[in-house]
Amino acid sequence: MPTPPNPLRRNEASRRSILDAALELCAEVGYGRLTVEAIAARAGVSKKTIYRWWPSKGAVMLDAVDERAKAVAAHPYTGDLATDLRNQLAAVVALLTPSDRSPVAGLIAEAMHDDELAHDLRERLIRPRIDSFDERLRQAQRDGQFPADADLDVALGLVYGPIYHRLVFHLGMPDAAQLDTLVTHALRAFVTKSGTS
Amino acid sequence: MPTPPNPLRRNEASRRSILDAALELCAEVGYGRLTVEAIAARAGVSKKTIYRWWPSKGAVMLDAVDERAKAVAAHPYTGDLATDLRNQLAAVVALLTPSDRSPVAGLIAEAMHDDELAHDLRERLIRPRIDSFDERLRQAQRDGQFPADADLDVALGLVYGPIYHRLVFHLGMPDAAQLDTLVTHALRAFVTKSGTS
Amino acid sequence: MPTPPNPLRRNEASRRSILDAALELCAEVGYGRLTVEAIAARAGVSKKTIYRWWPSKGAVMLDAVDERAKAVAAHPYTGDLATDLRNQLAAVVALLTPSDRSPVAGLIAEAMHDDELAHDLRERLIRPRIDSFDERLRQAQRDGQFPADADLDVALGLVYGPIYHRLVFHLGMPDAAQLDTLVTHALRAFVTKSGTS
Amino acid sequence: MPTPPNPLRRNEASRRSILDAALELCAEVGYGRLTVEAIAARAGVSKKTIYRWWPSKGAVMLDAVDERAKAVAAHPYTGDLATDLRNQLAAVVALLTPSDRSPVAGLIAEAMHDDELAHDLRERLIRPRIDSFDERLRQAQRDGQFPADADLDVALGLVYGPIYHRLVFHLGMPDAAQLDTLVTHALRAFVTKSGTS
DNA sequence: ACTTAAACGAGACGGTACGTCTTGTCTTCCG
DNA sequence: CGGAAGACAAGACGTACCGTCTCGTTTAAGT
Repeated sequence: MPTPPNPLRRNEASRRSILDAALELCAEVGYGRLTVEAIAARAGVSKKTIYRWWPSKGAVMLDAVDERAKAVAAHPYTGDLATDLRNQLAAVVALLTPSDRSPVAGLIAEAMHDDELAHDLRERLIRPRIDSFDERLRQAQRDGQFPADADLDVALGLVYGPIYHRLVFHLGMPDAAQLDTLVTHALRAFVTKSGTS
Repeated sequence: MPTPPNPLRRNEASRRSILDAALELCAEVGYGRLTVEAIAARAGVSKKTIYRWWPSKGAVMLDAVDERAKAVAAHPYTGDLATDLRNQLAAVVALLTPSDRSPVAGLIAEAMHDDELAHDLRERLIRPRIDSFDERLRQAQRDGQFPADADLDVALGLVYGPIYHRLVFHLGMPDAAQLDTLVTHALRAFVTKSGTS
Repeated sequence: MPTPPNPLRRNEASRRSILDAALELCAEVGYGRLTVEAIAARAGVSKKTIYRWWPSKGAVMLDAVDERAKAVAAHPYTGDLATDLRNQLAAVVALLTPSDRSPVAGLIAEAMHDDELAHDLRERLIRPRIDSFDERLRQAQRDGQFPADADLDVALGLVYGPIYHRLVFHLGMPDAAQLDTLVTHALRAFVTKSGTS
Repeated sequence: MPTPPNPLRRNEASRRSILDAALELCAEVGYGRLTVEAIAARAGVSKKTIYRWWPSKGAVMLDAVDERAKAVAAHPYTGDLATDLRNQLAAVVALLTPSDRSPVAGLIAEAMHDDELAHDLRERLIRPRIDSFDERLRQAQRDGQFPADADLDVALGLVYGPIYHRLVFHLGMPDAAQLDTLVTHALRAFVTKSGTS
């Protein structure tokens, strides 16, 4: 991503301790009070080293979060559309909980006035989840469980939108039952008069 | 809300020029680059005067935006539920456009790591719009156009959620046609097998 | 002194509580940390009332100190020049002790970059003491105990100068024995070869 | 003296421009109206850099004045005690002229309510002059020109005291003739009945 | 006693400077 | 020669006082 200097010479130990320090500090003081100075101090690294490889604290956090998120196992395929979507949604909700202290929530807030960060955040952290979502829905279309002519972007907004709505106004993340209700309603928005297809 | 000191002696001219300066500067440099220092300078006011009446730049902007938002006329009642909801939604979308430079988008981002601001933002700017939404839906329930047992919070999430989803990821605000699609789908989520009621 | 407004309507109670508050606060926090705000608050008086009657905190303190100083009894005439000078000097030393917290030391410091205050300080607080000194020396000249052609300004400098020298460099005020030595030496500076003239 | 951080990494160019700016500004507006803010601006330096190396504007001025004072050549030894003392005294008087605008006079005033500054001022600026004075007097004692049992502190007070007395009350610094009179009288205070020794 | 002009308390106001903080760049020294 | 250590310029932060300026409310002089 940023990495202008020769990535071959990069010191992996520094990179690790920076990402770890960033996550630790974010958990301790929250994304808003996090500073590059503090990350450097905690990581035992000079600020220069951070700025050499990342353009901002947001970029650091994005790398840190991305790495953790990748480590999480893929969602199983159960065959039931609502169940699978709910599982995907639950994973996103977990990323955003607790909404204060969550690095991802902090990144989202920062991305709102940082176009570049917004782009990176979308492409690296969000895109894979959107892709999973789209893929599962397309499978459902092939299986005749979902209207073939449905607009997947609209579906995405209906399923994930309420999560961000709640996040933005500190309304708390939904529990399992609420996720169920949410997915059920969202899918029903695509029901046709004559059945599910 | 904020106003700790004696509000009777407050200088209305100062208050006005502060709110105006805040909105002007936000439009010029964006919420993120806005500073209390600059607001004071532009308004011809001492910083102390700002801090006397507001705890942060967010609180200032909230007052400024709130005042403007109040000045906007109420939405007409057309009798058609989808049309009325779409009009309400369009008004909210207008508040968030353009998403950079929009004071409201800036407030939302800041509220994500400022509990007090989040509370004020919700209660003063968002609550009236939720109330309108709920009221219109209850009217629809009385008219038999909407299921009497529907959960209005879920409905709120389905209608407004997608807007915040788009806002958060810099996806651009929906145009009229997209709003139409959105409201149509959201309402259809509450259709029962045997009709609309 | 300052008093531009009608002195007849002046509120004596306010004046008293301002001067008292000034002395109290000076004793508590020292002249340097003393503020007009604090004096007004302590005295239960508005800042305007202070600025109506005095041009600066220095002027207030000068009034306060002057009033106290006037209340002190005059020095007795013993007939012995050295003894009388030492008594006068001891009174001045008392005014300057302790050198921090002493309002007079604070006034002296402030007077060093405030010409008007320096003038008032000299005329009201210092002049009477110089006059006593001069008067006593002239009496000694008439009595033949001091050379008739001696320059009294030089004598003043020799007697009082060392006090200010010590004050300025935080060297502590002299005790009785040191005062004695001081006066003895200073007077001896005017001894002629052939005796005391 | 002050210098808490690692002095090895200190930027000499910054140090120089700060001290120069301080002296310039003091000459222009006077010590009382001098601000750290203005020094930083004039020196093209951030305020942080000043506060990193000095605790107050007084400490900055002391360094600036000290450096200049060191550059002045030592006083010649003429063999005549009165002449040598008068020369030393004249150098001090020059430091304090003009009494407004003089950085040293400002430092003295500030030192009166700042113990730490008073200490540094005494040790760095005053002490060398006291040492010269004492040394010259001890030489005179060895030469039999000054009583062997005289108290040098008392002598110091008699010679230098009148200078501070005049400084404090805005009486103007003495000219050459007055310095002569002053030293003559001060030395005569140590004359014994039977001669100069 | 009645009026009326002032002095008063309270405290908001425009300013100025404070001393601290963080950012992102630049420099120095050590291994 | 790379990196930690950290100094640096820039500039906003939120606070403290300054001295000025309304506000109503006493309060005491001169009717």
